[in-house]
Amino acid sequence: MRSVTIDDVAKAAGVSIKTVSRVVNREPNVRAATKEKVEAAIKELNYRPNQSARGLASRRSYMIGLVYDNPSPNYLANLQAGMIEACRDNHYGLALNPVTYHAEDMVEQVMHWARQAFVDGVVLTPPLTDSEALLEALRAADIPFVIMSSRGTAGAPAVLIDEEEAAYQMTRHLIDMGHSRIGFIKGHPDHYSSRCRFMGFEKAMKEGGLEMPAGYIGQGYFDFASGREAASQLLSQPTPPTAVFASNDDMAAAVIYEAHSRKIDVPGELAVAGFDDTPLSRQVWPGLTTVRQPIRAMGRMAAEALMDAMTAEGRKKLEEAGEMAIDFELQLRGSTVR
Amino acid sequence: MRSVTIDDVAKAAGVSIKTVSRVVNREPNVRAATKEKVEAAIKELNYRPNQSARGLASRRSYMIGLVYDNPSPNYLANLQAGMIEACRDNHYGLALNPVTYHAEDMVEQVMHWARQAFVDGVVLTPPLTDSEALLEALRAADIPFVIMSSRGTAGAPAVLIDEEEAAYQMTRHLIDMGHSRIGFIKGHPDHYSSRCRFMGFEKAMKEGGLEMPAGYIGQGYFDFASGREAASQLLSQPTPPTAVFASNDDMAAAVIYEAHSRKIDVPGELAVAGFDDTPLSRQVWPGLTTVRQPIRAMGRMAAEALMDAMTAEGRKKLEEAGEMAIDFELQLRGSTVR
DNA sequence: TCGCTATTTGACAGCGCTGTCAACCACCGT
DNA sequence: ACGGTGGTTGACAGCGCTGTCAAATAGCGA
Repeated sequence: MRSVTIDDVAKAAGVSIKTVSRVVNREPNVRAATKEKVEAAIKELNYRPNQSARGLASRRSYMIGLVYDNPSPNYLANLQAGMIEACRDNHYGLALNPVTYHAEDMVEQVMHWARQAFVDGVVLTPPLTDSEALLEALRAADIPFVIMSSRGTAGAPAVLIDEEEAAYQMTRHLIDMGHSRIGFIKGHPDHYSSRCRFMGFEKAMKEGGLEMPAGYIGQGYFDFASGREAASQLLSQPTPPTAVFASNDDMAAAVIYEAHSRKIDVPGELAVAGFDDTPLSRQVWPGLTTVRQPIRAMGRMAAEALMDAMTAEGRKKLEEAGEMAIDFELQLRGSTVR
Repeated sequence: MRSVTIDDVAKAAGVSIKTVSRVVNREPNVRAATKEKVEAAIKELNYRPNQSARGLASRRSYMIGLVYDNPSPNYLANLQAGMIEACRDNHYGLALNPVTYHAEDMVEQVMHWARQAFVDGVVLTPPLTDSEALLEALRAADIPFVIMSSRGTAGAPAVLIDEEEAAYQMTRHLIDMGHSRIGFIKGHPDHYSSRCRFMGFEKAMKEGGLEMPAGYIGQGYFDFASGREAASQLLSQPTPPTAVFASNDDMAAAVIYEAHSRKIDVPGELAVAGFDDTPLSRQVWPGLTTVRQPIRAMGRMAAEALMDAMTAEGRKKLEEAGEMAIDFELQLRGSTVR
């Protein structure tokens, strides 16, 4: 019942434990044939290195951390899934740290956790990505990090999609569908994303020579309830918009909800567009036109970037890395297209 | 720049490292005076035990694990949140292990992960809770576990709500609303929950002397797509039901979706009920009548039960513990009540 | 063929901590 | 005063792995 150790693998492969260690850690200077032998033995025995032992010997924890503040369950689940995929490939573990962005001692909390969990790197989600104090503390503690955000903070490697461009394209889509009275529901002001998405909207509207009356611009907070309020405001205008672009799917679903309850036909009388392509966008009727963000792939990329940064050159590369952009995709569904 | 070790503390306190270890781990049989000296030194030097070293030497990780197979993001997020709350209180970490229930080597995978991550205990979510092989392997490996499930497996401590009773009450609610042609959409057959929910439905229907024609019973898999198919089947009956009780919210939302697309008024012509009280149930129109499960509290309870089991008596208590039931609550919304 | 360098491999000493076990001590009853 | 008893302390051997450095081997030109 004893678990498989590096010695077992070494014996099985007919090499020294050090060579096994090299293969596991992807160190250079291992002959291809040797590497294959070792990998076969690892697979055969289903060997998994003991993290505690690795951590002790190498003074690393082989853990990366994910710090977040109350994201949508869907975002969290996908991000985690992507990160775990990457972690598995690299024999790393994932440590979670939910925090409160607005807490007085948020930075302290995170740093304390990072020290105790000994994480080798950290992924930050919005809006934590916008806390300059936190980024500074991580830099000071020499803990590599990647932010999941459009924030163009210098020196902060970021995995992102071009949110402004996506919002621009979505707005273009609405304009192309013949709409000229287009409303917009902004996202949470703590999130830089909200600004990006609004800027993309603005750009397309200006380019199309369309007006953006104040009554057509609602303030939301990325949740359903605030979306309903904003939608209610927009739809109560003397001349209501014929299309509403909400900064995320929850709020867009809220627009549809409001429309239903007012017997307004979607998309006949009101087209609705969202952002994120959450499952919800497929579960409301009609299906929601939205922007697909490959969150899972982004999580994977962020985790990989961190783990690559464990070597000296990798570390340098991460520091120099700017934005790592992934493609988004417009998903056109029944809420804008009959 | 070297960090403070147990040796430093021992030297400062004028005792052996073993005594420091005793104090840190709250072991008995340390004289009060000695303990104070050591504690003073710990504070003075700001000593924090190295988790890797502790883990390696003690073959414990101060981590509990969560094993799951593709649950709904909402379930996962809430369960995690509850478990993390409990972990924080006890200076434990949470390790995640997504697996594939149907994978040939699922049990092996979990066991290797458990050994590698050294988790001190494991929480299992459905349908993994129903794998007798997995439970047996965990018992054999002497790893304490708690299942999140109605499964009445002897010897498996479970955190749960009385799902059969909940389904019974929900069906009663539909009957009380005057419905007699009530359809049901079953959940994924891999999940024991599905059976419980159906049994509750059946009980209420029999008690009310109502018929359950085969055409009114659809098979779903807990996801939206399968819910649509089942809904489509039910609504295509020559005499369709006037109410549908779906085994979870995603499928209930699918029923509403189908109703909308067929211009069937909800709840006027068709009442719909779900199960779980996910955010989705509040985000479709009309709001979904459903059963609220306090997942977060359940996660917290499961994690606490595991960490309590780290002591000898606690372990015994866990082994003897049967079901730990938490109250559910019917949430009546617009999909059944005008 | 030999000698040289570059690549590949292995022996071994810890990393910081806990478990084991033996030594030590104080205090009891006789 | 003595041995017995149980609480208290410390010496030491690993836990499974990586870093260091030396040894072995391969590759190549002359």
